[in-house]
Amino acid sequence: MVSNAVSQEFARKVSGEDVTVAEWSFMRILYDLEPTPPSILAEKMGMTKGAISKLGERLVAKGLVERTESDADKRAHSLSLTPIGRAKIPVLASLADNNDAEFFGVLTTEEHTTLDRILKVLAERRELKATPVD
Amino acid sequence: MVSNAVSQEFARKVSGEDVTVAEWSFMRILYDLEPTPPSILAEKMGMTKGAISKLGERLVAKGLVERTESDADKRAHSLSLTPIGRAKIPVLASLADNNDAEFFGVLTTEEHTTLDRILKVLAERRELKATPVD
DNA sequence: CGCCCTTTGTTGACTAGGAAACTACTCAAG
DNA sequence: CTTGAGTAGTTTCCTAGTCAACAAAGGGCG
Repeated sequence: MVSNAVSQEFARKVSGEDVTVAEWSFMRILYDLEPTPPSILAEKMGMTKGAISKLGERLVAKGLVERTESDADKRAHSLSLTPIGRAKIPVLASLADNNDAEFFGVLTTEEHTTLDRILKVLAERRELKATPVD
Repeated sequence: MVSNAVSQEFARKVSGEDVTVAEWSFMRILYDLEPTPPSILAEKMGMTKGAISKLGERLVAKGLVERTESDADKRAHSLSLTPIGRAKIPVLASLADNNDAEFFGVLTTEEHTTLDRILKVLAERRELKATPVD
């Protein structure tokens, strides 16, 4: 319930910037790891390569991401943010931060810290890796 | 990440019973609140009435849910579990319990309790109501 | 009563993602 | 070299949602 609510509220907020949560997640990964091939994105986002293929295409169409063919391997390419895409990162990041702040603001500092710690422990012990998409 | 992982793992488990997470959620609500009109289901599940209409139809087709037309209001009807549907509840519930136990088993009892408490506080203070569907 | 506004549920067009078949390419072994 | 196994992405078909238009029924009010 909590996770869905946070995510839905965030989706509502970013839709004002004409971006979906999956698109944000995609761009956020590129921001740290640019340029990167679709296969890595798929792994990091816990999505299939088919989905990434389409998602990437949508972002290229929006002019937020660009595609560079690989010289060494003619099957492959890599993806990076365009200047426009890159410029959107801080805006979207602040929406994400506000969303979290608003959502978890009803907790005391101590509760907030504890929640954070336990979830991190869980993720670590279960070796979770995928960035959420919805 | 944690929420997605729990949910995906549960989806995998219930798919062995030919049931989706949304269907389980639907049936679980009916189990407590039977018979009930689609509108209430939609609200409780945080889904649109359109989605509930289709989801209900699938469950009726599977013979897990049955539909009773209302006498008083000829637009309305209500939904309940069939005996077969009802019989599936304990099976699915134990899958859900096992899933949780397995997932949160890496936590100490104290961590588990604390996590539970904080999430409940969050849900309560934010007045969340929708049962998660994915 | 008759009219209009609201409410219940259904439907159709659309979207996003998964699964698996497919294309094009790479690379190592013979 | 050639060939065959494996790999990178794409595409097609399918499922399960949303959204908005809709039909049918209810209900208040003149």
